[in-house]
Amino acid sequence: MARPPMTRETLLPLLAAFALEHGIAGLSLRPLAKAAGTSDRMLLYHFGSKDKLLAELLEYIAAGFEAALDGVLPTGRMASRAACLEAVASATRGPAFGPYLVLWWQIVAGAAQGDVACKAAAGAIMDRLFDWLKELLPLGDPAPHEAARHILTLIEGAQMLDAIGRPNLADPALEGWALAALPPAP
Amino acid sequence: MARPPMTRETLLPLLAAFALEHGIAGLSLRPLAKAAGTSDRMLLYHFGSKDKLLAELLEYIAAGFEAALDGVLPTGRMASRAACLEAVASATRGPAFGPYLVLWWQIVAGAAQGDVACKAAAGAIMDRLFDWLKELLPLGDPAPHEAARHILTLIEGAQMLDAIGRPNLADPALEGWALAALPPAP
DNA sequence: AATCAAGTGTAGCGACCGCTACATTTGTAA
DNA sequence: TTACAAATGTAGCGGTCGCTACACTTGATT
Repeated sequence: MARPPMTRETLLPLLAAFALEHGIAGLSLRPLAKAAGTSDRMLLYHFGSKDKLLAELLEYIAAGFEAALDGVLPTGRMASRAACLEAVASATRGPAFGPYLVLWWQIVAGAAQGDVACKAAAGAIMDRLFDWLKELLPLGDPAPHEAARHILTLIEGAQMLDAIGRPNLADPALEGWALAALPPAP
Repeated sequence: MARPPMTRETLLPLLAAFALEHGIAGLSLRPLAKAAGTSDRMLLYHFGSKDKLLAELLEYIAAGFEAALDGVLPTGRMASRAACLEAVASATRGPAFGPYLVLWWQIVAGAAQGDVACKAAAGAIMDRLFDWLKELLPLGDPAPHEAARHILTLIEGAQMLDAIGRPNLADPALEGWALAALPPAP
């Protein structure tokens, strides 16, 4: 079995898989390297330092997160704001998304602590989801920007309440009636 | 300077102060002990193990969090759902609450990873905030339970978007119009 | 006064951490 | 074939980690 070339690019998917399974909070080089079929020595050789590795890994994971959203979100316009909320909520709260969410809250925690790489990754993901929401809203929506913000806020609040084991505190808000009122025109 | 008696109870406030400043993610015993004017040796003596210490500390911090909410939230009934949302949002998003929030997202991350102590602490805090919301809603509210869930979800979503540096993605949802619609009677 | 348990300081164990020095292999260019 | 730079393995450095063995003090009880 000839070993394939080892570069940052071929390494990153393996590292991301490990991070997805074990989180990035207490990540250490030796187990990470073993999971990628190499050594801590080589990880540092290719990435320079643990910090730089973590920054690249986070960027890669953010892209993967966005791709996962891509795969799970519907396409085309929804019939109403409520349908849009329902579609995105059921997609991002489904079990297929679970592995990403443990990592997601670690990234949020890092961002809250001021870590710039975490802030960038989380911001990029939210920006992407926000754009998506706007494209899912009905074409005739009088205030898609505001509606998308509203839906995004609800979904993320619900995600957090899911994460701490209180989904029952969030569910009703995602049942559609919450979106009956139109926001004022911008 | 005679040293005061050292017990779990006298230690916990000092430990909580340190945790509030430095987070609980990478918390290690020696710096924590030094901040409390003692040694790692004594922390383990009083709490048994780092895990047990962390569990007790988390419980204490959750109580402190609830007390902080107590001090910052208004009392009495609000005039409307919108006023209730506005009051709680401005209270919990204000600068006085900042130090708690870094810790909060670390607790959420721990809960998402399955840590039972984090889940218990986060759940208790959210339950408390939920009860508070119900008591702030106007007496005549036709569905206080559902309205409180809705407000709670919005506020927590906004908190997260604040934490990752995207408050602009959340703000409009908290401006009042979102609550114009009444939920159906339960 | 003798005894004994609770409390505390000192010192260090073994494990793991990020990282590096050094030697060696490997692939390519002259 | 030689020369040289990139890639990789081995070994280990200095440091921190949670935790513990051991000795000692202290204060209350008998």
